[in-house]
Amino acid sequence: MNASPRGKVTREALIVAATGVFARDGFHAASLRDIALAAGINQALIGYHFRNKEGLYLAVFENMVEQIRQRIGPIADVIDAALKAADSALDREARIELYLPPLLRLTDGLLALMASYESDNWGQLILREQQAPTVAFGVFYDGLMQRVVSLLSRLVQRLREGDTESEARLLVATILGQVLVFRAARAGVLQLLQWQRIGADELSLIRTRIHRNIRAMLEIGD
Amino acid sequence: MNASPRGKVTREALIVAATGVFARDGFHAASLRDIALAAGINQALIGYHFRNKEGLYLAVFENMVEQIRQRIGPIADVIDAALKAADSALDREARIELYLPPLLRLTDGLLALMASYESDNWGQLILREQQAPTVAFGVFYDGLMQRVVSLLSRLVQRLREGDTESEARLLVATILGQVLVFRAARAGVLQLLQWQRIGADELSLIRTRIHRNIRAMLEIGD
DNA sequence: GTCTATAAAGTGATAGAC
DNA sequence: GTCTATCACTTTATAGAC
Repeated sequence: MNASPRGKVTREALIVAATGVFARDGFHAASLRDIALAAGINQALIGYHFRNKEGLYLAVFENMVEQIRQRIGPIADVIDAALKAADSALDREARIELYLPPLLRLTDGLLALMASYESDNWGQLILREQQAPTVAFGVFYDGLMQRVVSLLSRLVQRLREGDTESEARLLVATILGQVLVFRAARAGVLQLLQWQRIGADELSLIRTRIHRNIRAMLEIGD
Repeated sequence: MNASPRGKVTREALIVAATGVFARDGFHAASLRDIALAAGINQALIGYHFRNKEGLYLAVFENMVEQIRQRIGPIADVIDAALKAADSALDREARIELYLPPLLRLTDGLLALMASYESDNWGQLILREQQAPTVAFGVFYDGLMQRVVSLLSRLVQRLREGDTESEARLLVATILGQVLVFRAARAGVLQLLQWQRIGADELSLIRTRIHRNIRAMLEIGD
């Protein structure tokens, strides 16, 4: 790490630029020349600060995970609290009232994250890693996704008492799929729905649809 | 059809090898040397048969679309027939009996396609194009996906009379998401469910879950 | 910490012999 | 149709001056 502010500025500029270029081109096609140029930083400094291309790539993921954590952290903390205040004596209606809203809030957060134009880069980076995991996938999954799916699974289990943990987790996978599709198959979805982009209006339609789907999948009436 | 079978063999060997290498490395990172080596074909012949790297890439997509069409074609034809035998006078129960089985058959087919280890390469190629569409995306969407989503949308509309076409299409998107997640987020799903692979047993569990979800989303009881 | 300059290896494409 | 050989260019990484 570099304590001096000069090096820190350089590091951060490189990470920001690299996030965009790696997302756009993928690890291999991305060029360190491009990244250095986009950052306005001399190319040789990449070697100095990150050792090599892979070191820079990992730094991009660590930075991304940290930023996403800051976004969904508050929601996750609320859910943790709700889960800790657990009470198996609750009747079905009370459980729904307690656990469903935070579950929907979490999926809303993920959806907003996936659909937002702002986080385009992150989505691209993560999806590439899902397809062909490198060491960077561990940075993402262990540092972030593990907690999200754990929270979702526990919420689903509370909402569906009969389910085993693996049943609940399978249901979580399909719930996540409904959110994921708007990022992973974005080009196809836009074509299918005849949308130009996923803006606020479109996001609202999607959110409503997903809420209904989740309620239906959890066998909860309106 | 080719008078000289020699060139045809070369073409096909190159397409098979290129499918694997493009899927593994992506368009940019894939090397024509690698492809030629994997095919056991001289590198210069790529230029002769496909003009350049992009020509080979497009040939890979055309070949892929053709093969997938052959797989889902029969199911699609059955659905077309069912839709043509349309009758608005049918009551709800009869519509469910007529339209739900083919819908589930189609999603089952897509799921099997997405989960199969065999079609690993296709999934990778398509997902990459979804994220950063090139002209190859059109080959895939227009040649294949358009028909699938059209069939699904029409089935959903018949099963949910009140829906507008865009409502039905949005529902189709979320249905496809539940299938897609097992390919697009495969690494994460395996981790989440503590599976080593998606084999026949796992596929069966997924299929059951998705059937239940779809029935719930369509507001159809068991 | 930052720069210039360059080494070493890889890339896609193609000319020309057979 | 297929091959060898090679060109023109780009890539990452790094040595060495400041």
